[in-house]
Amino acid sequence: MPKTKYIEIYEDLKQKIEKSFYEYQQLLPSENTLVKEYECSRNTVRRAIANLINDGYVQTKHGQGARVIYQDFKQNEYMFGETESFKEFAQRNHKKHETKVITFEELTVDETIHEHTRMPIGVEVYHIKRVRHLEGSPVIMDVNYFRKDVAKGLTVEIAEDSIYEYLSKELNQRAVTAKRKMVVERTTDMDEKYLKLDGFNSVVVVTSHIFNADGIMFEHTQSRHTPGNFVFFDQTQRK
Amino acid sequence: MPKTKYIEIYEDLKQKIEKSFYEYQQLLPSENTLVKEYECSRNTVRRAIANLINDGYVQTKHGQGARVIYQDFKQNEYMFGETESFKEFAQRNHKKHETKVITFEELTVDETIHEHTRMPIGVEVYHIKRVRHLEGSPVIMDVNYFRKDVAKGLTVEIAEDSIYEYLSKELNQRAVTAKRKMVVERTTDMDEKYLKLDGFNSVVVVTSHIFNADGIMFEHTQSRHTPGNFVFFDQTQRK
DNA sequence: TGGTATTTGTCCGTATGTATC
DNA sequence: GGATACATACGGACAAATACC
Repeated sequence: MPKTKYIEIYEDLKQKIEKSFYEYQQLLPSENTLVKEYECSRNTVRRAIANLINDGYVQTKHGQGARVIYQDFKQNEYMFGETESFKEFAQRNHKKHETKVITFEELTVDETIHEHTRMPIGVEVYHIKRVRHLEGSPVIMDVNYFRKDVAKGLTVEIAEDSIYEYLSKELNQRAVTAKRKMVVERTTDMDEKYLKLDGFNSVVVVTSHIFNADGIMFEHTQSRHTPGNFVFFDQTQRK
Repeated sequence: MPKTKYIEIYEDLKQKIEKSFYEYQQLLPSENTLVKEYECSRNTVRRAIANLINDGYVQTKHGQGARVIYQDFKQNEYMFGETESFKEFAQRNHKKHETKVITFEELTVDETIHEHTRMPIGVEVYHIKRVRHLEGSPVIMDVNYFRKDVAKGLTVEIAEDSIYEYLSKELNQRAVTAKRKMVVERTTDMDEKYLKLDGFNSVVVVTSHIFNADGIMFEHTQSRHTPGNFVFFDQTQRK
């Protein structure tokens, strides 16, 4: 199953940068050179490079070229830069993980919940509270609202394993856009009760609004992280 | 000074979405319709839409169209989502602001500093520590390293006002790419001494690597924020 | 159910402008 | 000034997913 051309080129260049075939501060070959190398149009090369820019791998300058600005940041083993489920993260890092369900109930969105989640009033949702354990320590508390019409058939068992795995494998539902907001808040009694705070009197609160391919906001989640193992990366390009 | 066509279209569509001319959950007109409306090629329309996707304003689906997923999030007046200088931020929000310089020295990068900042050994830098005050409260401690060959002629006076203003106006230097990492750490004695922590025993530490148009990493900054007024937004699209 | 039109996604080629070397 | 290189814009062709009748 061949991917698209520009993705192939993008991944090839990306790998060559990661392996220092193209080194930090070096210019990539010119677009016209790459056109010959990959036997494609200039547009296609430019799409590939646009993706590298977006990833913070290169930076272009008019009339000069695309310069590598990627540095190997000893891929931090901790959470979390992108959209990755807790289970995936834990498995990728070979960490013991466990999820305990605190609350599992079905509700109808009322004025209060609407205010808080922006889900339309009257919609039926699953309301789930879970505590995530890593290497035996409770480090995250998740409070989810899932639209029942999109995330049909959730159960406590699924919530203990991986809701995302269920959604993608069973229901063919995927997160397409995730909007997130991060703040640091004082711990609550709930935090104190359920999380291993290691002396911190604050938690990192990540509020997410997640949209599926149909543009429906089917999930609202508040994740409360213990400060110790929370890492966030981002990169921005200004034009 | 006319901007480029696709930026004009992008900004026009963006504004129409913000003003609910195109409403939440509604489909934009088809690309071919927009081609007629803006009298341009389809590629140009597609570039404009690609930018809207990147901003989390719309989401496209093959064969269907571009659906508006923008919701007005009562633009939080607090810090910080994008690359904006402290002075700009304070002025935009009509807040009283002040910057006090704690340390201002010139150094040569040695092994230790290199390890910490990734700046090349032997390069001369300004090393600056500053405390930022908002409405009279000390809320951020910045520790900067600026390459002297790029940020020529810095002074304490400039550091008390705005280094970025100086760089852009006097030296015509701009931040093109910013890579950032965020963690939450225990407060240090320095934090306790200089910041108004309001009972928090943690600070948000943002480490930034900033590149200019020539691809040179000319600034390394560690910003230590009091938790109370720290907000961060982001959005990601998955394909 | 099935066929057709619509709409987005990919790719190509060409031309022109502008910044850099 | 000339050569090189990226940036913008146009146009056309076809594929693939969706919507409509």
